[in-house]
Amino acid sequence: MNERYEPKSIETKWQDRWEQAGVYRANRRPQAPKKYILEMLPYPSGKMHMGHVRNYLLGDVYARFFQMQGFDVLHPMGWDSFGLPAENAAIKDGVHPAVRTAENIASFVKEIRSLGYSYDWTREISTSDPRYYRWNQWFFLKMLERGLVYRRFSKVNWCTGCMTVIANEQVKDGVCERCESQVLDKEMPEWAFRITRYSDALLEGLDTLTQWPDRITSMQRNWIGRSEGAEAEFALKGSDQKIRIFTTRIDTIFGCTYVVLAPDHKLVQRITTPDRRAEVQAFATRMAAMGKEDRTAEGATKEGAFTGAYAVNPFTGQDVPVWVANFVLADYGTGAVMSVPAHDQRDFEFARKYSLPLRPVIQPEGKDPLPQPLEAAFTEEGVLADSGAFSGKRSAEARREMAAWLEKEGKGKATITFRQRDWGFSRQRYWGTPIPIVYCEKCDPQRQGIPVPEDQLPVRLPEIDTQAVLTGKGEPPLAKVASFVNTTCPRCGGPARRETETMDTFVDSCWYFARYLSPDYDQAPVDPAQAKRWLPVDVYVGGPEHAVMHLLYFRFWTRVMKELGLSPVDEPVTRLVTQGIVNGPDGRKMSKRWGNVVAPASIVGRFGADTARVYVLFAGPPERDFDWSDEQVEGAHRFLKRVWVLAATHREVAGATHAGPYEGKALEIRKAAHKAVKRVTEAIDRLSYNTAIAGIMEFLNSLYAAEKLETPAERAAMAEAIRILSLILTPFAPHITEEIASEYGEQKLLAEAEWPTFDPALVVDDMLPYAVQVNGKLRAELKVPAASTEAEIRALAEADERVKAAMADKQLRKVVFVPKRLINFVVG
RNA sequence: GCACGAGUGGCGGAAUCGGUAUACGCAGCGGACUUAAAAUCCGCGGCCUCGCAAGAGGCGUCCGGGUUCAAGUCCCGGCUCGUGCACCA
Repeated sequence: MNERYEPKSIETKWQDRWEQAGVYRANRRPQAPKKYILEMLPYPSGKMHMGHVRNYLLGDVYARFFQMQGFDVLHPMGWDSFGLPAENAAIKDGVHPAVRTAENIASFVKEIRSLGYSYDWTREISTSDPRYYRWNQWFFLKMLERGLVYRRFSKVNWCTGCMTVIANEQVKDGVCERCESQVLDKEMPEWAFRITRYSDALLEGLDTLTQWPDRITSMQRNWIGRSEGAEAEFALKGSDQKIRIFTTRIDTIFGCTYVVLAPDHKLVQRITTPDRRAEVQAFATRMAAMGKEDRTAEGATKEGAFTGAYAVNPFTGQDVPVWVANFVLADYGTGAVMSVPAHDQRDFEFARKYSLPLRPVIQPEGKDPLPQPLEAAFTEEGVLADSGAFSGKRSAEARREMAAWLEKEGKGKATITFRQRDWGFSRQRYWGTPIPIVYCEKCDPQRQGIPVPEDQLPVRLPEIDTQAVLTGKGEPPLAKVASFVNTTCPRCGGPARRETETMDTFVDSCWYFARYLSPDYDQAPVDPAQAKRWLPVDVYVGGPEHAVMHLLYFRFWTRVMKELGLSPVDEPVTRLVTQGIVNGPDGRKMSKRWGNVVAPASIVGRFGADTARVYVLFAGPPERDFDWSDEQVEGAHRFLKRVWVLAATHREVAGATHAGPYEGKALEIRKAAHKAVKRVTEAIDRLSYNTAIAGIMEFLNSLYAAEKLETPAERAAMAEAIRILSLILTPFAPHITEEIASEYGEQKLLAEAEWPTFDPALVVDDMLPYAVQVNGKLRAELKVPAASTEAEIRALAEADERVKAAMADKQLRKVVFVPKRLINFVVG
């Protein structure tokens, strides 16, 4: 056996052997229980970065661990290959996105393989493959039938960088989540998924996701934004129109002194009186020009205009003026609010600015009444005052009764409002799934869209003259491709035009986890029998940045799949692991801009894949960010060298056996090995890979301490220890351990070997350390035989000089004895 | 503002159920090997005070309280950092 550890000469060899033997294919143990381990599929940019490496490692260790524990493991990989970067690159250099994507996948695969991940490559999928995206179109048609897809003409988020509409979830602080360009409001038709039909279900489902990080479930809860309240109608004076308002504080309605509409509310034009028209018009135009972000930013001054109209409070019958104001949003609730300046801070500020009246109707319970005049709104709950028949009731009770009253009078009702909006998924780009719709002027003059029949799927992306079509300007690229656009109407057979928009690529990632189960199945997106076998995903690993995008969308989709008989479960993933970021050595995000990028290939080239793996996993717990450290990489490499040298040094013990008994040094070696098995198994189980590796390091250190082996028992113990070391290190550093095992005469691949079990008798010590405390302070340490009784330990402890000194001239009040841990004398 | 997460040596981190705080690694220091260096191996290692030393005592997990024989861990209040949502009625 070579004295030196040379990863280069061994790693590719074992990668090839694993692949040839097909050891990572699923369905190899159909009788065994299953584990489905998945990492978020990557967008195939040309180069892999450390974030990818870490992401896939977190899943890989688990997959390998379960594989060795005898589970039937599914661990697939594929490509989220539609999307803007390839299209933008094409606009720049004229290379067709399909060509670019194929190149990128090829180089990404090479890198991914060099790290020795345990993927079942027979299930590889690519979302830009027509065999994949035809099922996006199939889902579209099924969802259209169910009313889950619809076409709407509305205000959309237009990203000025991506030149396309994007979803609410993709807008962050008024800019595009992907390219950070400004996002503008634009009125245009679009296709949308009625995800809001599932808002309640998605919210309730969060309670069942006990193995998801709180951070993610809480973000989703926030995003869905369920809010219980009531709607109430204010009749417009001198008109049969009504203003419907939404409020969570109907108990304050007797304090309503005016009503406010969003500047773009439909009623504004109709109700504004002629004398107010010019001002209201100017205000609305100015607000429309400002853009949503500036107009609604907190801290923006509240401003508005009086419409000249008056509305009637359904409870008091009083007239109140109707205003428009910047802080009311057209697309939340009903786009109209009742203003209660005494009990809402925004209304308070607005009323002060425009000298509108205040009317306090809630008094704090059991405290002094509110001061007159108010200096700020009193927004807490309390007891109703000056509220007709409801006076004297508490807020919560009043809300119930007032909502019931509204319903009885036909003037409103209790309702629930969600912050979440439907998911607009039309994109004005080329490199995505074509929407399977045609427009026929004869059959469909309203341009509602006629679905392409299922048997005509897929609607393929056409071949194009890349430079002529992908210009990054104007209308959707597909509109320029006459051979694509011009088609026949599926209803009348006459001339028709195809929809030229494509689907958001988040559609692709909504159900890919199901496609892996039967990637070639052609009757449906997934073979229901396979879905039953493999779903849900047991462990899903990815970045937390998808909390309210992908991770919300695919939960929605899974519910739809269940209704379509394709999924046995409501929730796609049992356990979610969100990995932290790998920053550069300077603590900043790795970026070309800072010149702090560490390329995975350079680490694999210098130290080997096993070092890269051990370093990344040892650097910290999975969820936490860490800064890259070259010194720590060398530490990881040093550890593997020590493993290698130990194995090489003791090569002659290979195959050594001993019938027993084991004692002295031989027994110590065996105990260290079995304790390591216990510790590492438990650590991997709870995903604490860094402490698992620490456990292996300690075990290795103890084997170094054993030095020269003299007896047959010692040699046999070392042979066992080195085999155990190889097995428990395999999920982390699979190449070096295969090489060591083969040098030691192992016939099978370790990748298929059984995970070791420990002998319970070997993990207990005969001597136990005890802490001796006096009043909770450590005064002495004892090593006592494990079988010692409390009385024996107490006697030993009391005999200790330091303990005696600490207890001198004090009264013993109590003795606390914790088996295997400590004895505490309480004195006073 | 609301929600969630985090704060432990010089650094990354460990402490699984309230039971000896700082495992393991990095950097550092000392020793062995070497003509020398690197590499490797062995050892030391929170802070303060006293002591030549062995050792002894005190303090110590962001801060302030509390519960407990015992708190990094539980409770209350606060600070700082990070993330998400945000004039959401």
